Amino acid sequence: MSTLKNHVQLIGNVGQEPQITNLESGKKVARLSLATNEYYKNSEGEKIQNTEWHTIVAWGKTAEIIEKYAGKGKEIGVTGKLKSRSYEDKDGIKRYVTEVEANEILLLGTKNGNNSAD
Amino acid sequence: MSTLKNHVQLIGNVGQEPQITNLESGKKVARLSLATNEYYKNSEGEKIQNTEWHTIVAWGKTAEIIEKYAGKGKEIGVTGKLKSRSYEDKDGIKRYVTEVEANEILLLGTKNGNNSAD
Amino acid sequence: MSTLKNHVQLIGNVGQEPQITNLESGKKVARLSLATNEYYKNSEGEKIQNTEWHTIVAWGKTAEIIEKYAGKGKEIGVTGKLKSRSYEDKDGIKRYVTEVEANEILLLGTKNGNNSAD
Amino acid sequence: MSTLKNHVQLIGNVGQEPQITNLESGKKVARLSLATNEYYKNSEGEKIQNTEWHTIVAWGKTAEIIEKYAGKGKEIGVTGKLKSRSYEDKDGIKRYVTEVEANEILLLGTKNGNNSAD
DNA sequence: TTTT
DNA sequence: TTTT
Repeated sequence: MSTLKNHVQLIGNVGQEPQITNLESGKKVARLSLATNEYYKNSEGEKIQNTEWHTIVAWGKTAEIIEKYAGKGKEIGVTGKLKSRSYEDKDGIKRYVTEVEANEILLLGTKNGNNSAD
Repeated sequence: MSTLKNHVQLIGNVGQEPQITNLESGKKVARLSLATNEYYKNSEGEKIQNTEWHTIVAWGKTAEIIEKYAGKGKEIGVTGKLKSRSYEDKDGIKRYVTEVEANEILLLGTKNGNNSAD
Repeated sequence: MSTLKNHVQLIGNVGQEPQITNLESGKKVARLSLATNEYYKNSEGEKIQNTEWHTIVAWGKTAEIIEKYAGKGKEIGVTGKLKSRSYEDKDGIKRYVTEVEANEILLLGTKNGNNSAD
Repeated sequence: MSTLKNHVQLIGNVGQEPQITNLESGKKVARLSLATNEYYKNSEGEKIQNTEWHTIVAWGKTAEIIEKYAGKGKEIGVTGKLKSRSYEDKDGIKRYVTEVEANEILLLGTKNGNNSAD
């Protein structure tokens, strides 16, 4: 999908170890939870943190970079697109989820510099 | 939320008339469904359309622009951020939704030019 | 260059006919001038237009789309990256220019819809 | 200027100490040089670095954050818009420059976390 | 549910 | 569930 039509960019921290699936085709899929944190002061001057959690899905080479480098707690940048899909949960209830399909991962805050997925 | 940390941009067509809610505070909320369309040719050379649907939420002045100008079928650009929230549906089932909270709307393809929300 | 590291997005109108160059290799280069327009009201309530002009350079397939569809006056979207280079002008003075190297063009406001470069 | 119409995003390293100017109004202006680095392997398999340099200009509160935190070598993210202007150099030659006017700075890779300009 |  |  065109970067102009459907484009997401996130910078945040990986919430837990990414879940890697090896497809029969040999391709990898990575799925991770990313927190983006916003800070602001409320009317009493207290520092408030507002965290948003995002589900990131990545395929192929980008998934491999996640597996190797994007462990729990790591600060990463992600670009990709929004995709929604539905599935039936274990109770047979139809669920809808919206995920960010990553086409690029950037490792931030690493001593040895950035490591981008392209 | 910072544009660097949590940023979404979409260009597409409004699926149906936006739903406008007037809050008691006098503020407006607009909620609309936006289609982003991707076209590609499959291995048989047929033109395939892949449509992704997004829920857009906007507040205040941006909601007013949507109410006035972003009717069904209109081509618009949106920037904003990803937000997820949960609610209980009418059957008491907990549901999660991910929406794009718009901070800017751009009206495209209008004779009298663009009309941005800022 | 990574979309996270160096990313430009513009929506505006083509200032004059794009200049197309056919390289010996058979590849095309397109060069065009794009206006981005901002409107605001000054303290007297007068509507002020502030126009910024950008030089866009595109190669190959993207250049072909520009040649065919992005004529003078057309409203287009562009994504790409910032690149600077120097050259000597006809008086032997070293000049520096900053251009946007496009990797995607989106035709907006056309009756027959959008035509993206990918 | 609208984020949809004129938007730049960069992630890179500060080339030298930012130059800070205190205007008579009390406002600050910061000007800095930012390197964005791309790495790729050439046909011989050698790792090649391609660096692009950008001039960033920031005003007010964003300039203050640069002064305090964005010293030489620091990894930062920047969003803003493209602006071009002309001036006469010391030899009376008219020069054109294109700069990124920052509206947000994000400090990356710091032990004490990110510090955004908004 | 849009648009081409 | 991260990070500061």
